[in-house]
Amino acid sequence: MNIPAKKIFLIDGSSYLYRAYHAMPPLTTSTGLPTGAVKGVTNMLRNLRTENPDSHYLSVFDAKGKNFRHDIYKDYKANRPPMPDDLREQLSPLKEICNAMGMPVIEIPKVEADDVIATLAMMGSQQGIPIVISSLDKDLMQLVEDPLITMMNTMNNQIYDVAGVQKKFGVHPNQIIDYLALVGDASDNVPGVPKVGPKTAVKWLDEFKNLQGIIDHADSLTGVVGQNFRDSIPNLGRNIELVTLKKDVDLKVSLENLLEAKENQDELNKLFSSLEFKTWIKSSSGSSSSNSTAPKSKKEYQTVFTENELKAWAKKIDKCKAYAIDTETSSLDTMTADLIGISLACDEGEGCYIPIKHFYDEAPKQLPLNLIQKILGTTITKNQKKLVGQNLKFDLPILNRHGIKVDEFLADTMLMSYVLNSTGTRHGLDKMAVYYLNYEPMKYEEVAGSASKQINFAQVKIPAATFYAAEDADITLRLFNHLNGLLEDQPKLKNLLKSIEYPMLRSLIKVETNGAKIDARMLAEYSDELAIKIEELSLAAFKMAGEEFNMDSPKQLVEILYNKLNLPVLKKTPKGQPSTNEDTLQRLAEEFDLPKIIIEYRGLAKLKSTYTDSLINIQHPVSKRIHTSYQQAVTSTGRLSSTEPNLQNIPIKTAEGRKIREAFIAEKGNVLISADYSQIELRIMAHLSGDKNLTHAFNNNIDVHSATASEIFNISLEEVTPEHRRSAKAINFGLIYGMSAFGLTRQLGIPRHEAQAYLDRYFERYTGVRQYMESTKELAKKNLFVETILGRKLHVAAINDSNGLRRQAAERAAINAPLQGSAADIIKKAMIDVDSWIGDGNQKIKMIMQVHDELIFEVKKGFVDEALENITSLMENSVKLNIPLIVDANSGANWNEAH
DNA sequence: TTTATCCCCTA
DNA sequence: GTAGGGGATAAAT
Repeated sequence: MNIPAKKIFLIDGSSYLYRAYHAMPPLTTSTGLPTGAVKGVTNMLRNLRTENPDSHYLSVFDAKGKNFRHDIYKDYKANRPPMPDDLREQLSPLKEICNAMGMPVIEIPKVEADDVIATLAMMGSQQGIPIVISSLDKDLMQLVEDPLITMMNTMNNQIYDVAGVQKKFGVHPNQIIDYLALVGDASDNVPGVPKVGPKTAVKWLDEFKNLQGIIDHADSLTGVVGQNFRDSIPNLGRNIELVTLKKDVDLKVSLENLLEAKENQDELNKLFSSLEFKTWIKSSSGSSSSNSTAPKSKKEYQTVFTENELKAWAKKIDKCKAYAIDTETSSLDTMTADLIGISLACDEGEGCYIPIKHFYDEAPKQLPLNLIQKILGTTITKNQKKLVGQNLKFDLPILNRHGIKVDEFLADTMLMSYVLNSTGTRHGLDKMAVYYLNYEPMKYEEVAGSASKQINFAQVKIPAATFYAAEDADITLRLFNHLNGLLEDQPKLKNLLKSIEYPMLRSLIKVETNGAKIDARMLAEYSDELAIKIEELSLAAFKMAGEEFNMDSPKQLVEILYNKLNLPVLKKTPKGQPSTNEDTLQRLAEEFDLPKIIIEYRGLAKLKSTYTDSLINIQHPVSKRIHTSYQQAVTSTGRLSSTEPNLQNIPIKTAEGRKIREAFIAEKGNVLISADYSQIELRIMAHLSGDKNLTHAFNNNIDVHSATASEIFNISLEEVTPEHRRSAKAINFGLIYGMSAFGLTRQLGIPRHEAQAYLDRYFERYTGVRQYMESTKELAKKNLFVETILGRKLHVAAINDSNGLRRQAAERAAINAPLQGSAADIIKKAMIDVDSWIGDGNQKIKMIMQVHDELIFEVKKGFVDEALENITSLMENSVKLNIPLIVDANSGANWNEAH
């Protein structure tokens, strides 16, 4: 044998495709072909080859259908959902790319990719060729036993040799099979020994060397786990079979043959062109320079300990075009957190960390805050228009509280990513790094630990903190450059950032810092009252049930209602359990008493746990007010969401619930003002569709539900009864949600054909609305996104899904998104305008809450009339539509009174 | 201690 | 029928 010992990379194609599918956004070509996952994997492969140019590559894929493991164990991988359509469609393009890149695809029926990889690895190693397995699958670790075989996670360049496996799992690679047999593999649905996790497995393998050793000493194993192990012995043989890789798969082709594969640039260009990966297309005569998006691997991170070093960084900030900043703090509470350190990046691959307040034994001396304020603070304030950050809503108040004044900035990478595609949760720094830069940064948990073992950042050793923090700043800067490129030809989105999202961020800092005052004593009293009523209801329920049970447990409720008392099962949950939700209980309550009690109990228990108790708990220790956190990059439509606590779901529908609103009060000498948009989404529908009837109603200030009732029931406005109006209202709401006759049937409790007749009649009278809905769907199918009034793009990836249910859901979302999203744009614009009218440090009025179409203010009593007038006018004129926007504004001693 | 399920609050 | 957050239980870890 005389094969040159070039390394062979074995690529686990299926595993990376899945990984990329979940990490990437649902990109598609202009014709609607999904390409996100292909792009992610191809990008990774291109980088891998750039870093290891003189190597062979083979790509291995799972063949479809069952394999020999299913014969051993029928439930093998039984919990795997079927491959989503938009992923399946990407399989063959990826394989074509692999082949064209000279990374031949190997796919063998009845065996898994892992077995093929194992076979190839053994063939190579027997010929003395070093093998690198590129995969995320821990089963493959067993192969690392061979000194020529290593494994790597190409997403983060982590390499696993014998020592690497030992570090990660605590066992030698030759113990991996036994380890997996003990622990099991949830993703493959292979059950391990109950209660035996990594810790126990490592302990036993350490002590008894291998599985046989443990079996030999089974009697000496104590406790429940010991018994579990003895009970599981019969299954262990099967587990071993399942996790042991087959190393003698018949590949029908020789390794030599496979290694002859060469890249075919023409073919590759064709594929890239059809997939619209334009930047990767290379002219055949062109030089070897590729414009690969490979992340620069350079990482030079400096710790700043001296004044001169700090001055050098200040100079860099002065000179650069944009710089990224990140703060490390003692907590996540912007109002009290201590500044532990600051990291900066002015050029990609370079960064620094300025430790300020690290505190541990033998911690080195750090620059004092006043010096940092003087040197760095001045520089930052001077250069704030070049400042870039990730989620600056957190960093800015912290910096300001520590004497580093920033009120403007160049960009926030989280919001850049959000306006580019608001769907999915990938606007966190770590996820964006993987998705946009194909780079996995160090996680917070890796430096500070997790859960109960988490330490304060001040206790993190400065060298570790430097890498973590400087990397975050570096990545933020890289992301900024990358996202800037993506926004290049999207002027509407750039404008959205500049005129809405960035000013919104600044206003939100003020709203959150202002907070809302609550009457904690009143809530506590109410909580006690609720506790008594809840107790009474429980006792009554136990009596009817004939036993005590946990009324908060749907599972126990099923036992009592359906198994013990034999009530009829009217509905089941998606998972097949008989339903105990309010709807079902309400129907059962017509004939039985217990369901009625449960409904009442649930209502009060919900009030107590979710509202009274938790609001008291979350009151800020210093300000004694409630400071929610508004999430600006969460919803798919552009709305804000509110957490810790969620102030956007405070009860209003029932009298009991409204008592919670009474607890939102104003400081002495102040009142609350609540101003909300009337029918804003229907008005937007009128504006966008230009429908004559709808427009007429709004232009003439006619009650829109009555107008609709008059149209669909063909009666005059005077003849409309409350019942007519109720039906019309349901239709109008359904409209906004992309309704169907089925939904309307349920809402109104009328037969399907009757609901259908209403709908037919509606669309007969509101033809503009019908046309708008149709054209929105068509546009969505063509573009894969819809737009709001201010040009926000709302992606609807599933709009062409072959699954009818998923597709219809996407169609409804596509109809709803421009309405909900435009309403969100309008109120954001209004908040910015009102906030600018209020100005900084205004003691007469504070904006304190936003609830989608409502703004709440705390206002000095003498200023109420002026405030009402200005707020109403600013909100009504936030955006100019073809129909008027109407705002109802009121004041009161508490939120309930003001609303 | 984390994860999934069920239920329920809002616009 | 759209868009969210969150509490409690029970199971998995």
